[in-house]
Amino acid sequence: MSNEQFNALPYSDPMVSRILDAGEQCIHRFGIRRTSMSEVARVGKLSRGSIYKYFNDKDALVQGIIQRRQESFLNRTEGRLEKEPTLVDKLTQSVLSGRNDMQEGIFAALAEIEPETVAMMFLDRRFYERSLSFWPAHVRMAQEAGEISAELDVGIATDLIMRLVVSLVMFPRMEVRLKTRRALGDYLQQMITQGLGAAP
Amino acid sequence: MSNEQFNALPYSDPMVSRILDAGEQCIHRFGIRRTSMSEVARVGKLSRGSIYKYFNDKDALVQGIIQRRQESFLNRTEGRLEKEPTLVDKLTQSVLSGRNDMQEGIFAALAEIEPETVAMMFLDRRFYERSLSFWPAHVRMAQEAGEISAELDVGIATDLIMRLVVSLVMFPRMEVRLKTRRALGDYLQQMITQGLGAAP
DNA sequence: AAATGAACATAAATTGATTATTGTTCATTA
DNA sequence: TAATGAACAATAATCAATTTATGTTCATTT
Repeated sequence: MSNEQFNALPYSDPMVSRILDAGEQCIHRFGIRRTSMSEVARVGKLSRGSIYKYFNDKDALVQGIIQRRQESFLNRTEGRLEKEPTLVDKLTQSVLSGRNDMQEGIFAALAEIEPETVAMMFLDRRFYERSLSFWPAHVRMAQEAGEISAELDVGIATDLIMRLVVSLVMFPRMEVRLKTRRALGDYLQQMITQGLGAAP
Repeated sequence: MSNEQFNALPYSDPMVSRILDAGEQCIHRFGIRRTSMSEVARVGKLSRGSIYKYFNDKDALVQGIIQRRQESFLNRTEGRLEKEPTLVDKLTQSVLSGRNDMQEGIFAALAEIEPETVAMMFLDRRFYERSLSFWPAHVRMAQEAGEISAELDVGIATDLIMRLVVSLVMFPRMEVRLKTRRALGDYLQQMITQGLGAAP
């Protein structure tokens, strides 16, 4: 009842972590539909009542698990991006990381058990809204480094980047194979710096 | 049993058209799950046996209906593109047409009744494979007109175009609103001719 | 204070018997 | 000769009865 909606989940609270851990483990093994709150409580060795103290309903718990996975992904990716010198390198690395995360862990498991659920998730705006704040900082860095146009609106640039990254993660192959880091990097280099326009 | 797989459906055959018409009408009204082959036969005023002569199973019929819709879309769009002078104009028009088709007719109806089915369809490679042959010709025209780089591989250019068009149809709003023809056109102008690179 | 677990009404999933649909065949029809 | 419709076994959808899960409350425990 007395329950704030978490904008960012309080992972510091060990109770929250235990619930999310248990929930993720259950979903990983049985899928969302066949996971009950009682099962989550049993696995997490806590009471069903406690879960409802921290998450308003089952859907909030599921969203929380997905949100934590996404934030974990963004943090891990952010870490890896520090090594990457250019925006294009960052994008390349992000696409590879994204593909990797989709092929293992909870998303891969869900895709096997409940593909429609994963499909719906991919088309859910909230899924992308959580990632949108990730790129503007990198866009500005690239602008300051002279890598991309300094005139271009950051929002517009972020938009293209999100579209490309999402598309390249969702569809590793559209018309051409962009499987290797090299092929992906060359592709992104072209599209980010020149689009389909001529070289200078 | 003796049944060739249609690569392109023989729409000239009036029996095929009648089956597809009836099937589309049923799916439009009741969704895929609640449409039976008997109902299609009743609506099309033909026998159930005939349907199975032309379509191996229910899934083949459904695929046929979707395929015809897509081909109809591509043909209508192809017609409209003749008026458009540049590749960017063509893309803009295609995105608008795509959004329009998704908001009315069978796809909109299905999205209401069976959203997971539509979501699954959007993630199905076959759905895009049917559209991939559409763009190379336009890419070459743009190259000959000097609008985009003549050096660039047609497949690579087609890939970006497909990714952008698909993304812009699926997500009318990612980080920025690209609702009006003007906004969409400016966006595509930038991304196609320069990417995020500086103006020359 | 925070977590617990029992109790509760409501909503959803499960079960098993029943009915409808699918996919196939083939003799009949137009 | 192409379309038909009846017949068929095998699947899959449906329905009502039952079981399980959800979401809430609250007195008790730690």
